[in-house]
Amino acid sequence: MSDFETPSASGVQPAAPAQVRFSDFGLSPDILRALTDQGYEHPTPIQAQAIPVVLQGRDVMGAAQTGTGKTAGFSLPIIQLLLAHASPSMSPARHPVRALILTPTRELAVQVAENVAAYSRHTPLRSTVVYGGVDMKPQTAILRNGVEIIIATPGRLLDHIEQKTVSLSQVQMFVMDEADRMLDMGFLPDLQRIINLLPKQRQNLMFSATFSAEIKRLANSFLNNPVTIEVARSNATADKVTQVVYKVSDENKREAVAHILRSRELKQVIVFSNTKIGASRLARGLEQEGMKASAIHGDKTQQERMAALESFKRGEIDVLVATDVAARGLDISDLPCVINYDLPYNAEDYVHRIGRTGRAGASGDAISIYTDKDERLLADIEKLIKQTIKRGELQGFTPSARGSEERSGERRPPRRGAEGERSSERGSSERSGSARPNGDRPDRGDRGGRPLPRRDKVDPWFLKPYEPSRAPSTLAAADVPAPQAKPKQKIAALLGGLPKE
DNA sequence: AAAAAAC
Repeated sequence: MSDFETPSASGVQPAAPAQVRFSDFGLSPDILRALTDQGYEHPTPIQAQAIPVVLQGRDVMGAAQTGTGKTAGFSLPIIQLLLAHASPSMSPARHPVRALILTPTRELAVQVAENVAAYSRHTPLRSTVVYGGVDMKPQTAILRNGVEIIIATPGRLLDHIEQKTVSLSQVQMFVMDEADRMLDMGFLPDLQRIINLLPKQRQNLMFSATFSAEIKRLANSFLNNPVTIEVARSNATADKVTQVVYKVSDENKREAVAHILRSRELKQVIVFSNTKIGASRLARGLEQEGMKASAIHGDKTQQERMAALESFKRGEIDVLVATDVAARGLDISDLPCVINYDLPYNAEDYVHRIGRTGRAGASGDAISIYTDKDERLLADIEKLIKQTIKRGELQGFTPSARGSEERSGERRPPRRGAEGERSSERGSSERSGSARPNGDRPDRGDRGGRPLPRRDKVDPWFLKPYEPSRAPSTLAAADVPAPQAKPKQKIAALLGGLPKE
């Protein structure tokens, strides 16, 4: 089924009984004109469901991936509601922030902002995007003039709040995009601080591609009697995407990818790597092979990230080597192929990655290489998508059944013996920092058979039952974020700041 | 285990 809004020649429209039109929703002529500008006439399924519900003022929990037209699904009715209802009379600002949209990555924020600007271009509403990694001053200048709609990543928004360049006290509509990504460790405290600064009287929309128990609890914690909207289960993408996996030996991974890229004469490809270093190295290696490649990941400057993305979109670069910063949300049209240089650790990320291809009703290829060590990851992925992925033969790269050790003489690992002196012994405690502030790391040489430290799951605020006896925090009332606190105290402060109802 | 996000 076609679930995309672009008038794509390759996507055959199913003979729907009565084709809904954007003009059926009672949207302002100024909005409809913007849609006509873009060539949009018919809403996608999620738009057809979401627009009327949001217009009614209901909270929404939406299950949808990007590429389903989700962004228009919430921005069109938001623009309509902001136009229809005058700004609160008590507001001191001429253009108070009345709608806030949060996204997990900077690039996604930019993309959503571009859409909102396009849909509202014939209206008097102002919007802007705010994210980290770039100079604050230009953002501050725009905020001072006033905007009704802000699209932001959480950290920089809080930064602006601290600088008092923005106030959330007049926000009437709040959107959490890609909420499952937002739930990742580190986003939670920022998220809760922001929510605590919003007026209690507001409309909430939350979108997520996947629905874990945690997501549902988050939804329960701040959505008010939400309408659930569900469109196109995630594995529906598999219909249009041809998937194949190639088994290769560890030391051949880069050559295998280069081989795939050359042999298939692919126009443009995103190659996913699990690590930032791996992405950079692979991009450099492919460049040395004469390909036009760039890497995009979180250790690059924001300028480099934007430059890589833009030159890829413009076609100046053929291969974009990315970490999962690019796995979600990015709408790069007509991408015919995605390659996994590493299988993702989370099976769900596989679905997001291959969702970058097969867009707009077109077909796509998802090619993955994997090694012996990845068998478990592959099994997890196949379990999630409920299908077996075709095993392909990659001429000259597929390791033989008796092992590939014969070919690499000097780099052969030491034989396993009684000493057990394997390199994997060390290093496991080096990176234990983030989740445990200063917890139980075994720093003595003698571990004495003690098991490796378990990374205890930190209890996120929304998993705790609400405690009405707790004294109300001044945080919720004042439009000022909590002062920087030690991690432990921060969680406690957040709990104290939970809304009363 | 890794990645993202504020300075």
